[in-house]
Amino acid sequence: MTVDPVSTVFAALADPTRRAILARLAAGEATVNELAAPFPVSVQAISKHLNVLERAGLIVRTREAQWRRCRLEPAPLRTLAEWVDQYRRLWDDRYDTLDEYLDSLKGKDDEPAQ
Amino acid sequence: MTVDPVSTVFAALADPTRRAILARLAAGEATVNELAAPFPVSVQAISKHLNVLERAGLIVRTREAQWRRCRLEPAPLRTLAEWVDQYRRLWDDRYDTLDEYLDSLKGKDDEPAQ
DNA sequence: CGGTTGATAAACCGATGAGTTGAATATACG
DNA sequence: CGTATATTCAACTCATCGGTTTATCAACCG
Repeated sequence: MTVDPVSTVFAALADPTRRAILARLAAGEATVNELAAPFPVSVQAISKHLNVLERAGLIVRTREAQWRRCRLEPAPLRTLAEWVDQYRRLWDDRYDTLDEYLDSLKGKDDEPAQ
Repeated sequence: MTVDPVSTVFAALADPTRRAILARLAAGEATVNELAAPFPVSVQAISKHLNVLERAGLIVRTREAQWRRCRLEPAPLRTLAEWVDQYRRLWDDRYDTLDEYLDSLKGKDDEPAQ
């Protein structure tokens, strides 16, 4: 029942196997078998990971004969970068004026949950 | 058994209540009761969330009489920003040369998991 | 001292997550 | 057609998660 997109993306990235899959896809498209090869788990497990990544919008899959080619979709990562940037002032002295702080928060707030 | 720090931080951020807590702490320190007030769940549940955030290194807690003051610790968020930045070239035309691409990947790779 | 307040611990519950094995589906190939 | 290959579906297991309730610990206050 966790439907909010930000949570879905964070959850998808909370698994090292899935992050490694993304790292692989950053170098170019690949099929399920190709993606599964480096890992010590079954192809089915990788298929499930791909479902998670797809539901998070982080990849798209296209049919091609009996293969499913996977491509990385960077949009959610950009959204994430913006989310993290809300907090940039807290460690980065580039944000040292109130104006910049307020700009950085514009419309990027989290609701009080649920 | 998920011990790698990146996974721990992503998992901690995958919950909207915890992100809202961080958003609140970005505005300044707070006690557990103060943090719990806006939420429709028990103080104990919030206490658990704070444990998760603390284990992820996203907050630190200090004793102060019978209160536990919580403070946001932005270091893991900076790490996260760097992680996401690996992929910036994929959506951001600022990265349009091979040199910049290679720079952006320097030493930030994910291992093939486990 | 006893009571109140702030916070955590412990035990439990239902749901979800990551993995397995085994079967099914779909497409190409001889 | 029949078989091999690529992928997914289904059912199951085990662990973890987010929440609850009840109980405990710690510090202040009258």
